[in-house]
Amino acid sequence: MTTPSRQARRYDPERRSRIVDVTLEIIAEHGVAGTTHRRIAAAADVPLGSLTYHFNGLDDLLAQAFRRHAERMSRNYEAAFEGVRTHDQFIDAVTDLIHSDADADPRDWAVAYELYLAALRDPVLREVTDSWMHTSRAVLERFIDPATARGVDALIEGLVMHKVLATTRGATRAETREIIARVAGAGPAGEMS
Amino acid sequence: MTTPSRQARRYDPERRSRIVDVTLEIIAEHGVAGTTHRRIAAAADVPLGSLTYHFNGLDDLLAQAFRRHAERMSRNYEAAFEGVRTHDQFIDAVTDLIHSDADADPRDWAVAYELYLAALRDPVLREVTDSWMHTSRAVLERFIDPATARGVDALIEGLVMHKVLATTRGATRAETREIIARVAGAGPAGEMS
Amino acid sequence: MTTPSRQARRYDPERRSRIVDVTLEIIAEHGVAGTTHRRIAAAADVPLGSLTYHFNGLDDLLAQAFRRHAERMSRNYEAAFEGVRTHDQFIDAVTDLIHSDADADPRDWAVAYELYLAALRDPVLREVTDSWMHTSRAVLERFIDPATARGVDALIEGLVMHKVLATTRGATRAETREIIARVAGAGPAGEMS
Amino acid sequence: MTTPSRQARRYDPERRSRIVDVTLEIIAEHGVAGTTHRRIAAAADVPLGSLTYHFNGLDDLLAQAFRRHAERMSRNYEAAFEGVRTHDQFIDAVTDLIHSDADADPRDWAVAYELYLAALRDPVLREVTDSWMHTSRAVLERFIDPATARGVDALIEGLVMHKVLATTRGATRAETREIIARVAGAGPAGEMS
DNA sequence: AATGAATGAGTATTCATTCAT
DNA sequence: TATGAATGAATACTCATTCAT
Repeated sequence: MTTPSRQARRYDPERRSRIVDVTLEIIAEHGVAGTTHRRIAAAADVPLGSLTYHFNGLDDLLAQAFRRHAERMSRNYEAAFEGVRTHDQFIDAVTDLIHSDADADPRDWAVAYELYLAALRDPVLREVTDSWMHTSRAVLERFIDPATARGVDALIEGLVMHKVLATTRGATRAETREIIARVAGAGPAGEMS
Repeated sequence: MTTPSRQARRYDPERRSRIVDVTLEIIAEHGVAGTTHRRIAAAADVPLGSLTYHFNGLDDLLAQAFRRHAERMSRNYEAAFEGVRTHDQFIDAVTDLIHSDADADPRDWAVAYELYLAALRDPVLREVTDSWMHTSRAVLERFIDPATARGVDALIEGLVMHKVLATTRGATRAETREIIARVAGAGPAGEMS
Repeated sequence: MTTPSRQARRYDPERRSRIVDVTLEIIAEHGVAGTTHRRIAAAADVPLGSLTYHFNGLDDLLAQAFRRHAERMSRNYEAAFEGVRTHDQFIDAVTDLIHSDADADPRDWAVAYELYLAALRDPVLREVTDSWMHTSRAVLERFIDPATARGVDALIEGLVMHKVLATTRGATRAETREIIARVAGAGPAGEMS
Repeated sequence: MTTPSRQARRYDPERRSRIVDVTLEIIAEHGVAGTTHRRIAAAADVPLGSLTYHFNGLDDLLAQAFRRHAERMSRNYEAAFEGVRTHDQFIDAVTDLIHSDADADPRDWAVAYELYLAALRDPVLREVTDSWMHTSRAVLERFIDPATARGVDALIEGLVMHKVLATTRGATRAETREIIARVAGAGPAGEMS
């Protein structure tokens, strides 16, 4: 006696959250500029009015989506360095970060660049990027000194950006590792905390 | 005693070129997403119809603007390394590139990031970024080996991006120089060609 | 004591349908080429955005309008032959169809010709004309054989077109009847089903 | 020493006439609604300003094109009945007119329908259609009485229109001939002038 | 609480025509 | 005489947001 695809949604406690996720997908596919209420509503299979009901306009929705994205990126970053003990392992972890071929990866980085650019003009998003940069820096500083961390962080950023943009074959894993190793330096003699 | 803003316009041979320049300014200020015919026309003090008369739509205009921007960036890049003879001078030149405080600089880099992002979704712009990356790489390879050049290029990209985005004080010139020096290596013993 | 033209509009369940009707009026008056969103919106006393909200662009709206028109024409056609029993009555019915002086009539035919022309270049509209022609043919075939029906159909088309276009006095009713009678033939001896 | 494709056109006495012909081609291909200065200029390989130099705006150009078209149609009509002596030959000639499969034919009729429709709203074009109808009527009246001529004329119009529009197989030549013969009647007993 | 119809400001683009050269 | 750069009004269409239901 139920009409599933119409009635069932009436109680949909995850809707808000799902909309945020769908928004990230739309940003990845169409960019911020191509992210519209209509597209999100269609992709989330949600009525148009639902978006302005749950969110304070598109900017709010974008901000929440970017915030969630930054949190995920941070968790990934943390995870990438989990279990790292030696300086060599650290170099490997950084190299993996760049050469990971997880499928979702280029999409994720594309969203990150969308965020960077949007943050240039929106102070609210600036908080998100600040927080994200703080996190990544903090993670790196568990292994290297702050100044070096800044360099490694920038290097990661630049290498990934070139990788995402590259039409031609990029650097090999070994080449990437060598460059990272140079910036990261010889590392402390013994074990790392 | 001329009538500048109305009559004189009828003969305006530089208009096409001026429109391209104005477009770059608009991109810098409002981003690609905020770059509209109307805004460009207003900023260039030109009627709306003039834009589609001279250009094949907004995409064409954007592409031409980005192309011009990339050419300018390339010339700047070249100029930055003019007269560089020693490895130390090379490191200094790279450091200058990042720490230059020319006023137009942050705007120029913002435009570059807009270009990168737009290129992710537009093959035409991809040619522009490809060509720009090829140039910068070639310049660096006059001083360091290709693999290292790739690293230095990425490092520049990442450092500048962080500098443009940073809300807090960034690295000092000395810190930046140190990082670059590590990636660039010790350099050849003697003079460079 | 209601505020008709501003507040009451917010609830307007017939709007979609009214827009289609208004579109037909605009086509009749200005032709397809002169049928613009603005004119339709003004005539229907509806905001511009309402048109693209309810219809998938102007083409969609035109197609729906033409479809409705064809359905009406079909019903008229059917009605014109209702109660026809003898071959003579049939001839009379056809003659009436052409010489009817209902006020809306020339407008209706003008719309039909607009449809024909538009169908020459648009396959979607082609379906509408196909269906309309099928209907009119089927009605005629209730009284005459298929080949003759084709002739009578064409004759009606041509006579009406000339009538609509004529600046000078056209044929008299009697003349028209005579011509139709010739094409339709003597007809069966007895009553018709 | 000549620069053919640029300089040679400087003296181009046929240009005016060529523009009119090209306009007819554009009408055939894109309809009156799609006939623009720009398209005509491009197709005629003529500068844009040349059109408003030679013609009093687009309406004037369209009118001249339609006038030329009507004249050609008239000449064709005349030619189709040249040498017709007997009533049977007359019927054949009419049938040929409809079933001719000259390649340019559907285009020509499409232009004719464009003209009809445009004439509904433009008195200037009305003169052109009037004159054309007068001519065709006059030609037919050389063989049949005026009332019959009106019928045959309308029948031709209707049959051709259906043929041009038809997506399905139309009538065979024999069927068409039979219908025409009925309208045209038995014809006079002896030879025709 | 939730929706979808409604709106008006804004978008890119086309185009007949004008006019300085 | 002939042109092509220039213009501004008009076009279709998109979209964030509002609001009656």
